[in-house]
Amino acid sequence: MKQRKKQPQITRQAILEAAGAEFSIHGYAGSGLGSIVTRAELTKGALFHHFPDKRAMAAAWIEDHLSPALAAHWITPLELIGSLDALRAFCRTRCMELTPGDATSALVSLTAETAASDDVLGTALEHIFTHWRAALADLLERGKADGWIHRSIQPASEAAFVVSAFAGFSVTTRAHPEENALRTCATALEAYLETLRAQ
Amino acid sequence: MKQRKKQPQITRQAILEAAGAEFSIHGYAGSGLGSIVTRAELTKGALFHHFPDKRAMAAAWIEDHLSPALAAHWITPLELIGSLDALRAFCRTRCMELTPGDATSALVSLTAETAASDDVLGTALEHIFTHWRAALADLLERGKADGWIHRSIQPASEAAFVVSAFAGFSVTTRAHPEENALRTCATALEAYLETLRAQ
DNA sequence: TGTGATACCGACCCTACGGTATGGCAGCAA
DNA sequence: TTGCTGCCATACCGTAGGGTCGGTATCACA
Repeated sequence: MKQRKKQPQITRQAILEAAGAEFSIHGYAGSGLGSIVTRAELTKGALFHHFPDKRAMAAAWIEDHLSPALAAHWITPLELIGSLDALRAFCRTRCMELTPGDATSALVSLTAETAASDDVLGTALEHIFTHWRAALADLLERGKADGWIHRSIQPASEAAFVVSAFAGFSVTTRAHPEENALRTCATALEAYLETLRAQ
Repeated sequence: MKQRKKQPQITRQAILEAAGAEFSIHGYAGSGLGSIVTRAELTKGALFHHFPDKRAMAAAWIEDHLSPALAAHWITPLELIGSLDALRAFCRTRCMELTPGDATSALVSLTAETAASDDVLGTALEHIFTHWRAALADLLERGKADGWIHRSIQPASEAAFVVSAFAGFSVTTRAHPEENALRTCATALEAYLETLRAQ
C-alpha cells in the first residue's frame, strides 16, 4: 500500500527505539512485537527484515542503544573527573536524574528479568555492567595515583559497590518515585564516597 | 480421573510456591500458568478455584510468601540487634547469602518488572520495601537513643540507602554471580555502616 | 447413609503472541 | 528500459497464553 521511502537505517533505529520504550515499561517478556511495531508506526515485515527474531532484536537494542546511552552517561564523563569533590557532585546529579524509563533503569530492569533465564541477553547486559565498573575502577585508580583517593582502597571493590548502589536506587525509585528518596540516597552515597578520600 | 484428596490449604500453598519459583526465574510476564500448575503437579482448575486470575495469584504470593519471607530475613532479626558491630555482621551475612531465587532477589526482580506498569502488584511490592526501610530506620533510631549511632544521622534516609544497596547487590549478583563480588560489596557496605557510628 | 457444598480435574475457548510466506514498490545499475 | 536487489507491507500460521465450564470425587455434617 502506502509504501514508505526506503531508509533502512532510520527504520532500524525506529524499531529499536520503540522496542526500548516498551521494554522500559513492560519488560522483555511483557513487550509484544505487535506493540513495538505499532509504536514505531511500522509492520512486522520491517521488523523481521532487520532482525531474525525477538531476542536478536533485543540484543541489537542493548548493543546499539542501551550500551552507548550508558557510556554517554557514565564512562565518558568519568574520564573528565579529577577530584573527589567532582566525583561526589557527579554521582549526586546522576542520582537525582534517575527516572523510570532512562537507560540505567532499563539496564537494571532487563538484567533483573532476563539474567537468570537467558544467556544471550544476560551476558550482553552483564558486559555493560562490567564496563561501568571498569570505568569507575579506572577513575579510582587514577585518584590513588593523583593522591585524592586513599591508598588502601581497592578500586574494583568500591566500583562494584557504587554500581550496585545505583542499580538499587533505580529499582527502589521505580517502586517509590519520591524525589526525597533520591535526595537522601544521593546524600548517603556522598557520605560513602567521602570515606574514600585520602586524608 | 485420579482425584487427589481434598486439601485446599496445601493445594493453595503448592500453587503459590510453584508460582514463586517460576517468577524468580522467568519474571511475572514470562511465567505461564501452565508451567506453574505443572510444577505444582496440579491443573488450571485448581488454580482458578483458588484465585480469580493470574494477577490475584501473584498478589497472594506476595502477601503470603514473599512478605513473610522478607520479614523473617530482615524485620524480625533486626529487632534483636543492639550494637553497630552486630548490625555490620548481620548485613555481611545477609549480603553473602544473596542468591538468585531467594526472597530478596524475587522482590527486586518483580519490582523492577511490574512497578512501572501494574499498580496492584507494584504497590504490594512497595509495601514490602516500606516495611523493610521502616524496620531498619527503627533500629537506627534505637541506636541513636542507645548511643551507638551518631546523633546527626537521619534514620529514614540511611535506611533507604541501605535497602537500595541490597536491592542493587541482588541485581548485579544475578548478572554476575561471583562470590568475590558479594564479598567486596559486603565489605564496602560495612565501611559505610561504620560511618554511622557515634564517635 | 444421604446430601449439599467444596475441591479439583480435563477439555475446551479465544486471543495474542512470535514468526512465515508472499508480493509489491523503490532505487540503482546497465 | 529493463532487470535486479533490498526494503517494507499484508495476510496468514501454529502455538501458547490466560481464562471458562461441566462434571466428578471428596469432605462435613446431619
